[in-house]
Amino acid sequence: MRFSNLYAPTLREVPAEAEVASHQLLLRAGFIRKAAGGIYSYLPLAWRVLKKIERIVREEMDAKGGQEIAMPIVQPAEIWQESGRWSVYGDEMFRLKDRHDRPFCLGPTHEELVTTLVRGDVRSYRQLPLMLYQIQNKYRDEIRPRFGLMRGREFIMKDLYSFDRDQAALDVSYKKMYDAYTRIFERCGLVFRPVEADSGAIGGSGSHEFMVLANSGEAEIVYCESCDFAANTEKAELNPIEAPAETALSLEEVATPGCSTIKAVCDYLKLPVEKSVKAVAYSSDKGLILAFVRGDHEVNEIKVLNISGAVNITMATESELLAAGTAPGYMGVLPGKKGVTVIVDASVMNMHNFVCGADKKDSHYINVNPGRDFKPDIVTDIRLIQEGDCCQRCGGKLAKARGIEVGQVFKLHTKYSEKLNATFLDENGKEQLMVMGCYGIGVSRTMAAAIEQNNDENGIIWPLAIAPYQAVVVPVNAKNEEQMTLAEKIYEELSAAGVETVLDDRTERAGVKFKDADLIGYPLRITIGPKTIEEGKLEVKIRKSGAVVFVETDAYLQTLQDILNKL
RNA sequence: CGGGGUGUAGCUCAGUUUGGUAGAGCACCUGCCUUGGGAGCAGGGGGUCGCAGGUUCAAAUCCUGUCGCUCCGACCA
Repeated sequence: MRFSNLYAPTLREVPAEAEVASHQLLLRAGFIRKAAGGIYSYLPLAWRVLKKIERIVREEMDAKGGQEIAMPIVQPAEIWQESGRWSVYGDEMFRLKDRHDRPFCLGPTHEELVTTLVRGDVRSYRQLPLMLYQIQNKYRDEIRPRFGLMRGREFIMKDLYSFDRDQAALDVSYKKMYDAYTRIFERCGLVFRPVEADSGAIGGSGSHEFMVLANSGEAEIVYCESCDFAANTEKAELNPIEAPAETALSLEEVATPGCSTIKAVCDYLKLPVEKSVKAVAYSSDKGLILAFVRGDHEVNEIKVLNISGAVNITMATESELLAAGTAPGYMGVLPGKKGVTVIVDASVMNMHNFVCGADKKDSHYINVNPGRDFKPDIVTDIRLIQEGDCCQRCGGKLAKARGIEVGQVFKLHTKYSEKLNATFLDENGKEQLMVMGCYGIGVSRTMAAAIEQNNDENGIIWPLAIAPYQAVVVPVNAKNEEQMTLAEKIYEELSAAGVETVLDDRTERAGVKFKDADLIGYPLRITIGPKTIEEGKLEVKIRKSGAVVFVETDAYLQTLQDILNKL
């Protein structure tokens, strides 16, 4: 491709709307343009990158027995009503109606569609296992689209669905996909980590997220420095903290005027924060929920949501708390409240003689002891993991990192096959529910994540496997016939040898072309100027390391191939 | 949804306080010159100042409404 023909409008200045590196660079380097909030056009360079990622994905999916299909983006409401998600999905679903006023949506995901597809055609255990996938645009009307391609409302996703005869077979399919995902992100040249994850709104149990490590990532993960444990902080399970035995003192109510925060109470009573218990109140479709953790701990809302069995939880309002017989800022764990589910973190049950609210303003209890003074409805792990916590698997030190979620694998079990009645007959002629899994990769997000992880002040540094082109040939002066002739020759030969190359034939000054080459991020830049011609050498600059090597013009092809192979 | 910011040329922005003929830099077109890290000179094209009302002799500027974009928040009482 000749740059003079390439539709890659680069920008000198950073567009005001872009905040993160990938968004800024995709705009500046002429990869994408915005059509509306969270909705973008992909220009030729971006499209080439996406096609390369897709190709890697296809190869790995096919290698595991996946079969590519294409399901419609426009989906009828009925199947969503059948699964019960038409109402649950909420405002995030793009909804539309046809001319007869029949409701449809733009697919945010395809569990319903694929399940209804398969239930019509698969009747026998002989037809299982089955793995179907597609790569297409998905639509989610995000509350707040941001960071360019990182959180868009329209994005490219690979979604595969597995259908198995039983749990053991699902485990096999799940493992295949887990391995395929690992290979895919490795091949894309990304530094990533699979982590244990919450299965969220899609439902089911058993899930891993594939996180590309980058400081700009929206997700927080913890990983063990000693073993291979890693988890999303939303998910990370924790062992209860033990506390040394103490003699139980007698329960006492004390006045704590104006002490509506844990810090205020502990300062006022001159107690360490570890001797206090605080509450977070949620209102839900299952009523009011009070979640108690040690004063210096934090509540993991996701865990509370999962344990409560509620569909949705939000922070409770002051009036709800007053109506239930407690007081904001002074909520306590002792009985006496109406219509409230009390969930207590397991670590709290090991504490002795602690302080907590007395369910009325300006008052706390001291010397509270579990068992003697209260009995919670639920005791379990609801803490949010924090730095300094120990690995629950090996006891090692945990560290935190930020990541971009580029893929997630789920075991759905029979959640959808049950709702949508997808069954088959086993060897005994007995009807069984299909056991499902689903596996997604954000293809467009993977492109953005690759940039987040690979850039410098000059631009993008593409990993070779997903670079839009592998090399650019830059004649310093395109009006110099000798330089142009050699540049054309190198360009032709490289292209013939299968090296995807751009010839920057613009009559721009060298500086402009160098800046654009860095910005666009070709792994290799081959410069042809008066000095190199005189010496009979090519100047090859490696984008990633910045290293410059001179290669004899006579036999340069093999050397370039070697350099590329080592990248 | 709540709170901030912002909307003027393709991009980055000034001009708005104090109403009086639409601006700069970059980009683009023509010519000259230049060619190893975003050169220089000369000439030129391009904007119903987000949109709709209103006030005024006169509105980018003041008032009302509306739409878009963007950031923070929607979590620990």
